[in-house]
Amino acid sequence: MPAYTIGQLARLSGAGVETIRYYEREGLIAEPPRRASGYRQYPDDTLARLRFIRHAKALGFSLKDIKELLELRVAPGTTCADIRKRAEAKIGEVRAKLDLLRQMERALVKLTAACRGRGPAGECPIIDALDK
Amino acid sequence: MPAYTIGQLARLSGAGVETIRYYEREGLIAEPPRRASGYRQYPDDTLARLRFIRHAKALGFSLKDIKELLELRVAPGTTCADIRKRAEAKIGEVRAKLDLLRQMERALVKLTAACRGRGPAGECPIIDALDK
DNA sequence: CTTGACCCTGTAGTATGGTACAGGGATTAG
DNA sequence: CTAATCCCTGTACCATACTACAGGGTCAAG
Repeated sequence: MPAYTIGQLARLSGAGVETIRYYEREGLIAEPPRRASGYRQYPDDTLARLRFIRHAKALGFSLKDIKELLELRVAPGTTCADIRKRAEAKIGEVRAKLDLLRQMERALVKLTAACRGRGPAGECPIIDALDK
Repeated sequence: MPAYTIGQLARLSGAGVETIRYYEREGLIAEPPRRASGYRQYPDDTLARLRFIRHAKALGFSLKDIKELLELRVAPGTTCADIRKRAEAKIGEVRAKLDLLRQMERALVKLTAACRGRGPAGECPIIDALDK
């Protein structure tokens, strides 16, 4: 099980060193053990967590949202019903985003199809498919 | 064809009055015609545009991204190839987001399933399914 | 014809999510 | 053993996307 310095973790995850320390301050990643010198020593699963944060951010989740997602786990101290309730709420959010993205995809595909047809087609802003 | 004041548009779209003026300054919505008094008079399609902006923001697009999306249209003055290229790039972005969201959905569903099973299951952070 | 809700411009302040030093100690390649 | 490169804390600054006035004009109900 490899352990990383903050710099190695930064290179592997694509985040900056300062960003990783920022996430620690914000409670998104646990405070890692330190060497005698004070250097942080990260267990390798921190890498997966950093990648998860990057992905979730790209999907429009705030760091606060992401913290909530990361805290969703089946732990002995929490009631199962509570976790299920929160997970189901998150699934609802995710599915709403999926719906919107699928509408956007359809609109964009329609746009390229109109373009490929090379007809005049006039204006075709993609909002047509997303005005709800 | 109804026309709205900025306040009506704000109530209907869920955006604030100041936000709408901000979007105008940033070029996300066109400068509307004015009454003699200087009041903005919005055509009703501005409502669809504001809703599109809200949706796109929820999906992790920046205002800059959204401006690019809104400028994608089949217009006589632009080359078809150029529009297709930009639309296809946006489709790529959208599909990448769709993939990530589907992975996240699967992980969350798995989490609730483990929960429903009511077994001990130990820790089950959703990052397990998203470490890529 | 006034009073309260609305709108105008302009500027300044806020929250989020970083990013960049400064000043100083630790590590490692040669 | 020393120079380059890393890491530490702490503070300050930055971009994005709003949000909140201030100071003043407009509109519409009673």
